[in-house]
Amino acid sequence: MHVAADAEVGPARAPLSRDRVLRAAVRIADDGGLGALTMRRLAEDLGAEAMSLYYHVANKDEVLDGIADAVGREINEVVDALDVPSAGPQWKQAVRRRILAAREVLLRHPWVPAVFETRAAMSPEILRYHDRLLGLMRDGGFSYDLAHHALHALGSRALGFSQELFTPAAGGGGAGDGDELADLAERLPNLAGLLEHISHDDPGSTLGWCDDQEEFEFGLDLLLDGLDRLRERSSS
Amino acid sequence: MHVAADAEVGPARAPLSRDRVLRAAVRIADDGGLGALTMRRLAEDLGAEAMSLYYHVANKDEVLDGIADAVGREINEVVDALDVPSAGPQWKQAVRRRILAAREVLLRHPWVPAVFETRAAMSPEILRYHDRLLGLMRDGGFSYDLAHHALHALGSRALGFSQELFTPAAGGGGAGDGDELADLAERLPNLAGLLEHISHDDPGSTLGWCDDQEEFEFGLDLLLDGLDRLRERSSS
DNA sequence: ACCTGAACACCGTTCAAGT
DNA sequence: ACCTGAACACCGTTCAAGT
Repeated sequence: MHVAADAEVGPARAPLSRDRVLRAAVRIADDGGLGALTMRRLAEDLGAEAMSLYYHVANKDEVLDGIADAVGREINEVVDALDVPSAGPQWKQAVRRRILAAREVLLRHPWVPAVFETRAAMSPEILRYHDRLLGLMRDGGFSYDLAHHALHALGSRALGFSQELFTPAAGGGGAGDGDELADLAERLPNLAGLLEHISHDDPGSTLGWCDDQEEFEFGLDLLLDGLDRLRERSSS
Repeated sequence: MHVAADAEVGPARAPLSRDRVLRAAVRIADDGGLGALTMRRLAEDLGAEAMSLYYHVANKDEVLDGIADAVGREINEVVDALDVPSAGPQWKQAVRRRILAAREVLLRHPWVPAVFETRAAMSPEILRYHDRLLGLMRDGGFSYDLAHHALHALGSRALGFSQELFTPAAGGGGAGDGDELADLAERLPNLAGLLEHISHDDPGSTLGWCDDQEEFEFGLDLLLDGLDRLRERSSS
């Protein structure tokens, strides 16, 4: 069928390198999720044996650190090109735009939150990202204390994501009808009321149930507005 | 040395059950973290073979679902005993107390956030927790729309945790002195300034760097205060 | 310097077999 | 009904050996 020539002619294969390994790792995670990222699969994609990887990276942990940093670099490239005025009251728009731009990068790499949650603190690129964010707040007149609190309050939202912990659609059980729905309304009266209200209000939204982007921005603005109020109060 | 009698006399061993399996799983995670929780280790702790577990649970995924639900039950037992007035403006204190009580349970099970982030939405107990939280907001006069937004805005904070994504102490490199510190101050001027300010202000805090409980409450109150303002505005 | 084969110590899980 | 032994298909990783 196909001519399997690649393995036998030409310059055999581009030599491995730490950079090529990490680039392949990002691609695998993008395509198949974090579960697809194994040392053996990684080597296969590079046309090498799993053991060859260990010449370029110490272990899998270093691969995960590496791809976290790689996405951090991608984020910084995007947000550093933004150049929004940040003096005084403009800090809020500057921070908002920066965070939403970072979020757009994350949406291309849905596996990133899981990796960031365990090792983002170690990444030089993520540290750089937070440093610049802190700079915008300082431009806006934040004291170090308030800026420090602000970073903690934002948490992962500063990087553009929030765990979608609450997805009620999954809780109903799916298949259950009739009796089961009545039982649910009794056990979870408030959630049932919410569900009824939402599906009545906007039947089309039942599928996704919640507009994630809208909810993300609601929570972000709630925090930014609250921080802005504290900033004004402290600088008066 | 020791008399190894347990295996040979008495009622041999308590029979396995789904409940005993889950209880042992929680204990293992509490003691050794989520990484220590393997089917083989779980069986060993119960004095059985790994394969015996599959008679009581379908697979490891069900074990993880089960321990998430078990902690959810533990949380509900604590918060249901609270009984704080929640009518009108009192909703905020009621929600606040409830969330901080949930947090106390989580502090006893540090592995829980990692499990919740992947499967809390499926847990009947966690659903029940959110239903009651939603009920408090309804008592306070929240519309379903605002309450819905509020749950998303709180995210995992509703359950008492926030990812500690930003731990600058890890980023410095630890060992580096002199030149490396100067280099860091140049690359991360704002974080360096923050670090200097904090360690000057309160030298004792350098060890833990941030008071997690204090930061958690700051972020929580920022959200609750903002939500309360929206509630007042909408109900006027 | 760069890559590999064979091997080790782990996983979760299946399945036929025991009591 | 409840439990188990042997075995399978995976992991990450080491180490001596190849070019």
